[in-house]
Amino acid sequence: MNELDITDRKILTLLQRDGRMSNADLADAVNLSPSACLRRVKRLEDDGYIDGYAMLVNQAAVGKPTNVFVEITLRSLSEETVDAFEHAVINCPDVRGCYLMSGDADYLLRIACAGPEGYEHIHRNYLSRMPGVSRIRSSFALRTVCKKTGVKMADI
Amino acid sequence: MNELDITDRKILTLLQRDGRMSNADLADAVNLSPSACLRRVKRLEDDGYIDGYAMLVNQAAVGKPTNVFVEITLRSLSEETVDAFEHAVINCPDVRGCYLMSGDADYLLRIACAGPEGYEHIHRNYLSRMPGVSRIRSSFALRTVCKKTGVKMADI
DNA sequence: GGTGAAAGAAAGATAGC
DNA sequence: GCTATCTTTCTTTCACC
Repeated sequence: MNELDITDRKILTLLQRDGRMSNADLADAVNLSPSACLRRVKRLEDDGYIDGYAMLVNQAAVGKPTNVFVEITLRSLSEETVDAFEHAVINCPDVRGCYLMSGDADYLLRIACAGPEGYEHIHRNYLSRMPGVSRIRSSFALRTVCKKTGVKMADI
Repeated sequence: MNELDITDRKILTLLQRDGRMSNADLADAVNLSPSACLRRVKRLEDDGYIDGYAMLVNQAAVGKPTNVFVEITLRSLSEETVDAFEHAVINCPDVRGCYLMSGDADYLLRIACAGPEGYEHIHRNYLSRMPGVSRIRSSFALRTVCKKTGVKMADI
């Protein structure tokens, strides 16, 4: 992977903002011909800069307005404990992100749910049943101040 | 906003997975004519179910492989302190998410950066300069176990 | 909700710098 | 090596049933 030039970074910035903009408009915005622009996008895709394209659904509109951050500590960090736990996490439908952490807890999860009742359901049916868990600490988000799917490109 | 039927939920699920799939293919997948399918998508957009469409950039590929979760406590939660702080957060380019929290700390931020050195830069130039901050506690993610942009629809 | 026609966009081939 | 233009093909979008 070689460096991204300013045009590449502009393309990434614009498509992060609107993943459905037409190639013609994109080409216009970065001062390229449509074919040259499309070739750059394909190259960025092929070189692994792009994980995909997604519709962003409004969590609240589809009944999951509440975000809960859950710190989880395992009984051990042996390979099998970790594998079993992570497998369970990945298959939990309402886990929107999971990170192996430094610090007190081993994992941090973000869960989207239908209020405290919705969280109780997830806690009872998923979290408390996950293998190897020794401690669960939940913190509710009272409000989302900001949420960005895009990564800021340098110098843009 | 009335209920979403099974077809609406299928549409949302498919477009969350691939925000650029053609309307023709989408219509085919949900057994509708292209025009009927497009009408549904437009209705979902107009009714606020959809926040937008985005290209998902690979954080690591563009030089920001590291996620840091930052708990921030303010000196007070007066309206002006909160407003000034949140304004600063929203304008910090590497903050990928910020939530007002219950629990010990007032805010939880996720930051994407170029390793510990990158985080030090953000800490020095942004976080430590944010107004009203009394305490900052940073936890580094060692690995991303999973990350989902999509919301799970019921019964699909 | 479906059909069909017109407008528009994408993808590939070709030619020029 | 790169890019622009042209043409075919597919898709979107609209009016109408």
